[in-house]
Amino acid sequence: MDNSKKLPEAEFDVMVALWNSRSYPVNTAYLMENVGKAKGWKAPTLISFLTRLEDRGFIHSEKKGKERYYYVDAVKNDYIKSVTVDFLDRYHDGSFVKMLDLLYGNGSLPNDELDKMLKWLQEQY
Amino acid sequence: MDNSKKLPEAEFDVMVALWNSRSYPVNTAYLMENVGKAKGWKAPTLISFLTRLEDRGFIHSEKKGKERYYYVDAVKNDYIKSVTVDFLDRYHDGSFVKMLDLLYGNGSLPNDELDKMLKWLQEQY
DNA sequence: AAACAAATTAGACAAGTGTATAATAGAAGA
DNA sequence: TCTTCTATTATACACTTGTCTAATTTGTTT
Repeated sequence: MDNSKKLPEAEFDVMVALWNSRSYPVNTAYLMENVGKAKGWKAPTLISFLTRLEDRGFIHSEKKGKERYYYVDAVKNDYIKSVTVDFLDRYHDGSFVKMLDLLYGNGSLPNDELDKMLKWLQEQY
Repeated sequence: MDNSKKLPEAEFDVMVALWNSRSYPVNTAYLMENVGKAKGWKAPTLISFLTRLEDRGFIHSEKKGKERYYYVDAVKNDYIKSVTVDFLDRYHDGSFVKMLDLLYGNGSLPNDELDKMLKWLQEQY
């Protein structure tokens, strides 16, 4: 499973819908409801993305009658983490603090986020 | 200037080289030295990216004799910031703490980063 | 002014991504 | 079982991105 490559946006959106499902497997109808509709996709468009996700090894599927059911193989947190590490490296020299400072450096971080962060930090020690 | 769209990786690499230059304008030779060479690009490859960056409004250029010189229009921090906000929204519900936790939630944050972050936070109050 | 060299421009092409139409296969009713 | 739906599959196509070869321009040497 080449879980290491970054997914195209549309495929990622499908993965999110899959990850968000509480029960497996899910069928195309479910995914049309939960992501395709909002995106304005026709069914074959969705299915294209699913096929590609299967080729990449992120999911697998199984046909039951005339419908196809999908199972998730990639772990959400693993994927997000890997994408995040890459992002941090590429855009912020791998430094969280640099990112923080660029984004909120001028005291513009909302107080509640600030508090949460402090709390989080204290828990780390 | 549609500074709002995310650049393709290669074009971003060229922008970085441009942003890192201390004096303007810079010519193609300079950029070959500072980014193209390491990437293994032929000169026309680099120039392609420059042309596209100009089309996007990130830079502009001017021909002097047989050479072309480039000027930066997009502001680095603005761009990085915008890309970062988008990233945070898309992958972490816009929450810094969520990102922090996913990345380093199990006490895996290096102590020096931890210190820096704490220091940063204290400065914010 | 011809020829040479250096740099740019024009144009092309493959791979990847977003998206759909037309064809086909399976289920269900008449 | 024949027709009719409905879902899937097979294809296709336009755009974007990465990359280059061939053609052209312009400055420099004879």
